[in-house]
Amino acid sequence: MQLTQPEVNDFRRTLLAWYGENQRPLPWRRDRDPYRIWVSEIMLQQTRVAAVLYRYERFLERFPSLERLASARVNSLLAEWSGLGYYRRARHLHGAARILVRERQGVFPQTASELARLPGIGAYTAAAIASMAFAEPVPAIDGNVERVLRRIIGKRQRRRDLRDAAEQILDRSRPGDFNQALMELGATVCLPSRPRCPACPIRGFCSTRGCGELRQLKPRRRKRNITYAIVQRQHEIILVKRDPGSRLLPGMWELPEVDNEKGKTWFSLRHSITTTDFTVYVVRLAGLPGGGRWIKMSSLDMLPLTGLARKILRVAGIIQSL
DNA sequence: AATCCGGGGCA
DNA sequence: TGCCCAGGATT
Repeated sequence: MQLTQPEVNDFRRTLLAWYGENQRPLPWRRDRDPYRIWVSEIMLQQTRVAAVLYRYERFLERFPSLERLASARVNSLLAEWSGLGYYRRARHLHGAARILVRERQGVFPQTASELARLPGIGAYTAAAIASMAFAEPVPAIDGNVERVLRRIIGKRQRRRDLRDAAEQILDRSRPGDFNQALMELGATVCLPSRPRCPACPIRGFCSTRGCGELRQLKPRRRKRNITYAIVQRQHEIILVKRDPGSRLLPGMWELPEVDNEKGKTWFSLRHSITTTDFTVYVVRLAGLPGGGRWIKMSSLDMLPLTGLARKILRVAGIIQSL
């Protein structure tokens, strides 16, 4: 994409004007507090805005500052993170908070290159925080922006070309707004499958206008059946802690898995994880042959439950929140 | 560059 | 049921 300087200026002005009119009022856009922006960016990694909206304010009430986050137990974070997925994000968030408090007196680095050294912060997130909180003129290229840039540039791009184009069009006086404008465009107009080109403010600069898409081959999804038992007495329920060394959901708590006996199902539900669609059956049992621990139901909110366990307990009416 | 990590909502 | 969706770490 070779634009003249007046064209670049026109592009920036047009996009920022559109963003000013059309941006969604998201809670992390309220101010430039690096802590609030950081938390939002980590939550938003591979996670839909709608899912984050439910959790964001509650998380900040529980951990209102970097210091409070750093002094919390990691299990508290995981419990609060339950259902959001990619639990390594919560562990990295905690680790980074401790590093910031211990080594930097709780002061955030103000450049993308320094931010990227913290756990859980890659190139995109570093640029997003640096531009939004500290106005550093660096392009933030996430999946949305990459798609938008590819469409604008047209055919025959490499990663290098994307970066060059992003550098060229970035508004250096308002990098945070500009980056968010590009992301907002990707999230609401320049959609992956059905781009709304007639509604696009910068269609005049776009060389493809949604054509020539190369859709990725999606991995086929597996199906699995699984059965969990709910075993209760008075104010307690049996839960199982996953192996802390397991690759999947290490150290998190779930319901005991049992063999499926036909006709015993209390209820069933569906649960999708990565490329597997689970059909989950839940049975009520009076006792359990295997292991597990009795957990007070009043303390369930404090425990790092897997998203599925939380979902089952909610459907069963044993917990209410989220 | 490929692979692993999770989850929910909607048509 | 199929499809879509604001990445980072590891190898």
